[in-house]
Amino acid sequence: MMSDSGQHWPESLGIPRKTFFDRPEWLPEGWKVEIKTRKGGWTAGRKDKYYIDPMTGCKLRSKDEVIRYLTGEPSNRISQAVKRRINTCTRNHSNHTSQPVKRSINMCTRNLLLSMESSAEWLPLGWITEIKTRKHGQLAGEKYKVYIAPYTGCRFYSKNQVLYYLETGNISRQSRGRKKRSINALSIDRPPCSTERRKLANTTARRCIFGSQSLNSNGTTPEFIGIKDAELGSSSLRNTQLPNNLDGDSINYPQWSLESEHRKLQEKVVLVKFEKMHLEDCLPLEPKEKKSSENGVPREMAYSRNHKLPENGLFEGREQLEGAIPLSTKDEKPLEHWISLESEDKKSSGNGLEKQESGRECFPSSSLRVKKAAFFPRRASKRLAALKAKVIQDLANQPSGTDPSDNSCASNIVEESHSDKPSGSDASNNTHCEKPCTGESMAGVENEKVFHKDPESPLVYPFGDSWPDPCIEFAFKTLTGAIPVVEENSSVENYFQQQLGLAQVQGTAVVDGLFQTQLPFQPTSDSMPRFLDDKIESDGKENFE
DNA sequence: GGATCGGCTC
DNA sequence: GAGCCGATCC
Repeated sequence: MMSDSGQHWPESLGIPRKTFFDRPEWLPEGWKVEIKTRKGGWTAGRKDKYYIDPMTGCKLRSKDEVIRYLTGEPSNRISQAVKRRINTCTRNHSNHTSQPVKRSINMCTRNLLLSMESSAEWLPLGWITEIKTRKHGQLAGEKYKVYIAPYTGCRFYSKNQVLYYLETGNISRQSRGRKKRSINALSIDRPPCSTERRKLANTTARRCIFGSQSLNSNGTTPEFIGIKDAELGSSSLRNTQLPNNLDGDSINYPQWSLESEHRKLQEKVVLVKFEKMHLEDCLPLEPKEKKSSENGVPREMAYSRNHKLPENGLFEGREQLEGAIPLSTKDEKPLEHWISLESEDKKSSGNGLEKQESGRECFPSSSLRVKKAAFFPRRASKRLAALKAKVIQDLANQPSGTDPSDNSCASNIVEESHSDKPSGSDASNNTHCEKPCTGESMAGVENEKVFHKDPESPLVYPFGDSWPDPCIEFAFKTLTGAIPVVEENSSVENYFQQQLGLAQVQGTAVVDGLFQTQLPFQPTSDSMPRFLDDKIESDGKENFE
């Protein structure tokens, strides 16, 4: 095909216009392609293609030569003749080219190389490459490539940065300085703020929920850069070049990003819910709550009470409400599994609580949270574990047979009967700190899911009857096995509806929409745990008294 | 140094 | 057949 632009080609070069053809895509603008037909010899009729630099008239015979010419790349492969030709052209090139033109040519060359490299075959599956165009500065117009890590959105601006990251798992100094804030890299620079922690939790949760990912043995999240096809379905994660975006930049999206659109929508619904749930996560304690600590109520209790939005277990339930994750009845991991994981956590981080600057004990630091949040049941049980540790400690410090009215023992822990060992009618008001509460005995409850308080009941719940939210109570007791996981939900639903009604009367914050869908656990009315019945009765009495 | 052709590789 | 490159001629 003849080039229309050929009419601007200088005839003074002595090359007939008709021999010029449209330049290929990879050829910098302004370059011409000449095709000559051989006239004689054994190869008469064959066509030779030449690439001509309009600046110098330099004629190069192949694409490789053009690139070498433009980049100045030395190569041992090329012959002396080619080197000589390129050098000659380069000299001419330099002699005839002003600095702005050279810059333009370099930019052109860079863009050429970028476009040639757009496939980025070296890039792991799932990564996104984005070719951006500088809009400002001396290099305006120059294209550059951004490599975006899957899940985290970490942005890298060179192949070396990506390779460094892939090899070491760390973000190079250069990347740190230039990358956009990405939720997974937060802990590198500084502890994440609360908002970022929420995002982090959301994201890691998403990964856990939708990616069926689990923790590595060392407690860290699986490396996202090594996404395998098998982990994300059968679709092949090839970087796919899509049409330019609004900015005129091109983006390589992995194919699965399109295929999982529906899943993303589903995620979004869940995330909105989860975001809402964590609005108060790790908020500073209110003064009155701090005061409660001074009054003998363990600080973490005050902290937990301060959490109006339930977290433990409830999120899992909400997730299930959304149908986003499998019911925990189908969960392959029993509660003991998570608790055992918690035990490992405590080994590495003391009692699981960390002093923050404010002095209040909160949950794991950012780096720890990053790891913990990656796995949902762990995150949910983290607080339980922390509570457990603290409560055990407090209880262990108490002598046997402490007066039930003694706040330092368990005033904040209102007795809750074990499901299979119902307590008396006054159970909700009495507290005991007998043998099960001693440090010696508590030290031996490694596998127990709940806290002892009642000599006859192995169960003591951190909130007693003063659960800040029925959801927490339900989740806690479900996780601890107090509520059997069964099929029907009517009883539990009724219970929650009653609780909800009570909470509204009492002005307790309630997460809306909680009962809009099916409950995660569905006990039959027959198997309704006794504590629920008792709870309904006692709470009903309390409420209407 | 540029033009042309031969021959190899894909 | 196209692309590339070495060799040779002018």
